[in-house]
Amino acid sequence: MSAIETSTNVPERPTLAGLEAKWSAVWERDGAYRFDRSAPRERVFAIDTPPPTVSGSLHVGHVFSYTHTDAIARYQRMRGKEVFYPMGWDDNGLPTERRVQNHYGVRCDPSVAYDPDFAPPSEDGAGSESERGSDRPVAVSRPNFVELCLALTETDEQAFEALWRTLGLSVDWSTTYTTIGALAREISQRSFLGLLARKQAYQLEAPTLWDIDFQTAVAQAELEDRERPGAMHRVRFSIAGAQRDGAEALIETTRPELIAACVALLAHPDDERQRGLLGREAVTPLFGTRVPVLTHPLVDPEKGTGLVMVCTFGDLTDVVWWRELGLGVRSLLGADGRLLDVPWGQAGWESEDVARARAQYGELQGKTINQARRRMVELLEESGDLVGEPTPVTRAVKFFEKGERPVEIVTSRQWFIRTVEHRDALLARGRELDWHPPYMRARYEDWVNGLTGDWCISRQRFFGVPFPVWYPIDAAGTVLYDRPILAREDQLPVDPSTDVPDGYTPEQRGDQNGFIGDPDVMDTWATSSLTPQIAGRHLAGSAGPGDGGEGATSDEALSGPEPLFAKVFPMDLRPQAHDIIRTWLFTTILRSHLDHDELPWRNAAISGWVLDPDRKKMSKSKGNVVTPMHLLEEYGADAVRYWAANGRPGTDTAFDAQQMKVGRRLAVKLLNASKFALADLAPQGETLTHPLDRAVVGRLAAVVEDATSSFEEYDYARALQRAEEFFWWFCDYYLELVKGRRYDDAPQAAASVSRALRLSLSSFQRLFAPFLPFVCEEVWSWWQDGSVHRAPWPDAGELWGELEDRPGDGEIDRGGDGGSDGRVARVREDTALAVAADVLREVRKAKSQAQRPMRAPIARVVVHDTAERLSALQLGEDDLRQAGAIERIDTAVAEELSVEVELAEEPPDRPAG
RNA sequence: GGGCGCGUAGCUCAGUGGGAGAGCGCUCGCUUCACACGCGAGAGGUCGCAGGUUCGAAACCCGCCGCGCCCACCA
Repeated sequence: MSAIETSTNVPERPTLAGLEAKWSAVWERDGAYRFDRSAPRERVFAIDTPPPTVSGSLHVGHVFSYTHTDAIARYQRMRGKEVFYPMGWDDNGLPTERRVQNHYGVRCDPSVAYDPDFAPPSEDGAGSESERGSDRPVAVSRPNFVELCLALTETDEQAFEALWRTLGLSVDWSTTYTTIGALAREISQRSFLGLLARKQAYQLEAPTLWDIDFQTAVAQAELEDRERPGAMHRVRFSIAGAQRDGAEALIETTRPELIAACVALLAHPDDERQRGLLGREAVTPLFGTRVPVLTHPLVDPEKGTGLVMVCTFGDLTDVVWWRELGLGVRSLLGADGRLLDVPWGQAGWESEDVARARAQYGELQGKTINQARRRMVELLEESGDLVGEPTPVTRAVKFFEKGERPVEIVTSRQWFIRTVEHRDALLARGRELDWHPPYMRARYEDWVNGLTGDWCISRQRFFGVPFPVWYPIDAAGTVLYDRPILAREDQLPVDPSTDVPDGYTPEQRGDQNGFIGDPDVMDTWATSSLTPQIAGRHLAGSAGPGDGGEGATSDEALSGPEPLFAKVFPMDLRPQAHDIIRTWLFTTILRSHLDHDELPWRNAAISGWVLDPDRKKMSKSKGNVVTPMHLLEEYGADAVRYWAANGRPGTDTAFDAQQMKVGRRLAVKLLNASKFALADLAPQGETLTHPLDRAVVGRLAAVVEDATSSFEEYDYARALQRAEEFFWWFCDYYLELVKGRRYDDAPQAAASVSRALRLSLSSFQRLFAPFLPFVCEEVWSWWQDGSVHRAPWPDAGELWGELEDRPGDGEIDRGGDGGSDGRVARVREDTALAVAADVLREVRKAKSQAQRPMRAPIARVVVHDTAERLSALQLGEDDLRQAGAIERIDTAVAEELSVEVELAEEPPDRPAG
């Protein structure tokens, strides 16, 4: 018949060994996953892949979640979608910066000029003999520093790509991007300038979250709580002019070192106990500074004494009170976390006893926060202003997630993007988005509802996207921050520490009547929040001549009639883990909302975490570190993917090597079942004539339907489980039942089996293709042309169609069906398959209990069952007889199934040996 | 303090109104002509606790307990 039947090429001994290398080479050669930009928009399925951080190594958690995305990508591709599946590398940010500093022995200094011939002092961090004497890192310009970062991250990126290819991610490797590359810098800077023009970005000198070790501003989204021991101190403030009534104020604080920065005491407006103090002035202990006693509804009268000290700034609540009550500023904390010198007696630092204030403060000045706190407690004890003993407390303290000491609040000039005023719109965007699983939306809403201020995007760091901004310097040498000079769009990307603004010469940098570049870089999320635009190459209308930096990609996007961006944006899917909903997911929605007034994608698939089998952190203490590459080598990519794909969307999953073995078994089973089904396959018939063949195809159609609807809901795990469950049943029962008939002399009987086997095998190979891409490609190649990953996803409708043609030769006893209702006949056929399988199991049980081999002959079985089921069994009796080696089958009507089995006489003992 | 999720066999987990399931592990058996990287069979559970709705609850409702996570103005 067709060419397919003669061209099967089944190996003698199928094996999983080497499939990864074999097929990834073929996929690369054939461009199997290359995105076809000529596809119409409706056919495109675009994925906003999470760019992994390249300054570490990939771990099992990455393998886990990226496999989920790949399964969806492969499914959509088989559904006929043109899948846009790029890969990004997140090399922008602090982790890389730190590594480069250590690796090359350099530090970045934006005031240093770019040196095109720069060579790093050290390749391995140790430095040469002569340089080792001085451990001072070499100061290099920002562009030079960025070059070193790029050089160092490149080898990581190659290793990452190799791992992803081994894992079988169907990424289009011609569309990779980096978050520090020229493309990302250009897009990031352009978006920033647009926000600035539309007043959605602004610069402000304001209290800012600050990490005293990194000495940079950080954002609310980068904070985390850590439990830390502390102590509650009850402190006495005197009241100005209280000689008459002896009034005093008692406050409780965990931060006595900030008393000099106190600007007010607050009570709740309804708190009767404090009524007498309202409108009067309290006087700080030791320093003698007068501060007003005011009210604010946020004060909790139940806490402490009901009276609270406001400092500039002890925590975020202080900022709220300070802002809402219009209080003054007394800043005493430096950028390095030490107490500053402050001008006692001058404006803002008034004191009733300047000399005493100066002396007391002198004990604290220059100390770190902890040192100052200890000394302050001693001073308060000495002066008698500490009431009672400090009480130990454990409280949650805010830390920068990468930091080692609590964040402080320091006043500084920073860039912000407006978020708070868009709160309602952002909540609406969250409802517009399809979340998988849906309950993950709650985390987004919690976050948006909890926003306390606009997004601070400037960082006092070096390895990031610079602000495309300079500032003029006036004749007096003052930097005019309120008159920024903006880069032209066609200049982008710019580095203001090296590039020169229009109208100036390089020599004017830093001079009077000259200019200076903005020294800061953007928060890494300020660029990562644009991954849809970066991956989609959302550049301006005309090509920027200066942009040659993004690898081998030529900017077809700019010249083509239809830019890539129009084809892929808004994207279809954002896959990511739940821990970065408040950062990556939130900021991407924000930027898309502000720049495009729409969602960046239609669906968000949120994955869980990988946990150790004992529910603890993945540990290296068990001797051998489990790296992803080791897993892939030991179990095979398909097996590792199988484990990953069993983790349901959003659910944390235990790391379980046992599951990988199970996955490997499934892959091996696919090899062997395919080999069996294809070996000596008889010509197939035009229709399925045998009832059991029809029944199995009917069940298959139901499974295909189930898997398809699961995938449509992004529930890849369910799709896999349904296909897998049925596949094992198919192998254990159906294949055994038809084993004899496929070699039957009656051509029609064999032709029907042959057709059913083709339909089933083809369906199984495609159903598993998103999960086990290597073995499925292998078995597909034995008898089909082209890649299984470009083959159409199985169609339940087609399979149902196979059951519509009724066999016309009377082979099937239609009984009372009247032939008019195919559904009744199908139910009976399905029952036949069910009963045949049930009886086969009973027969196996009897043989197993008699400790006889499965091929041991059965003299007779008596099947007790309902009349309906016994009638249906007739349709499959011949197959059952062969599969069970049964000589005679009798039946008896009963309420439920039971089977009597008479084994044939045991053959005479063979001679030993 | 608020919210989300979870609690089912030794382990990992499916199951959401009507027979308590799968895989692994364990026990026993079988060299069966696709597969010993295999095949067959078996043992094993008061479905966290308590109440309610219902003819019927592992599932739906209320409360409680435990675990995990998110958020919070944590003085």
